[in-house]
Amino acid sequence: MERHQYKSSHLLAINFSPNPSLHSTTTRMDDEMKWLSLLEDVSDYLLSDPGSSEEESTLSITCTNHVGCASTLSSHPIAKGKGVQPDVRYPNSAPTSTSMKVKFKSGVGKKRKTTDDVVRVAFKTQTEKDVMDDGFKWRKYGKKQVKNNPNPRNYYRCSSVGCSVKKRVERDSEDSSYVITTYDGVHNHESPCVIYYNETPFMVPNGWTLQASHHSSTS
DNA sequence: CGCTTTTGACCCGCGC
DNA sequence: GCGCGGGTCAAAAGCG
Repeated sequence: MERHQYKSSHLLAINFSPNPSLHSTTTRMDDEMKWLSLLEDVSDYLLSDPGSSEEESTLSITCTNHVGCASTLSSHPIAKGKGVQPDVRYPNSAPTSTSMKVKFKSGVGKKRKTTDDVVRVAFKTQTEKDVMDDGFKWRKYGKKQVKNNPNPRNYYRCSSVGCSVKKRVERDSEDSSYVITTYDGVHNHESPCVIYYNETPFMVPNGWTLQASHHSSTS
């Protein structure tokens, strides 16, 4: 099956249940991108399931035993039992008690032509930070005031040579405490952070899973 | 000096 | 055809 080709729109609500002892101000937004990698896998299951034609699906992820935080994926009838594994986590970083919604979209509605393989992932996060550090290096290439939103939209391109992934970042017009981040495409390289931890495995607590953040596409 | 950010201009698809 | 609006370009400025 072709990966990253989402025929329908899925809305997934992810809820973190962080270990209270790890809930600290050292929280990094990086964690949410790690969840995104996980969601890419989950979305495959959604597609492969006959019932995935629904406009919305709900997925609940519970972070239970971080020292860790080897998260368990549960609740979603499609994902359950599929052996989906959590992605790599950062040492000393605990997820905030937060939730985010992730919407997988096909290219429908885009003005510019894109290939069918392009995946667009958008999620809304409650954060005071204007730009979330997701482990990748981005270069800003545009800023635009868009209609129906007093907050400007910022455009970023992945700085890695040969990687054409883009992202848009804007504050929610209805609630400016939320940041809407939209990713277009899939990185064709590792996150610099993942490489870093791969090179220093002694920093990764037992039980953590190192997983590449990109997937090869087969047709 | 090289990389990033800023920002106005330009491009392009879409609706009327 | 034209105007609107979102997305991109690229030169200049900023920064480490």
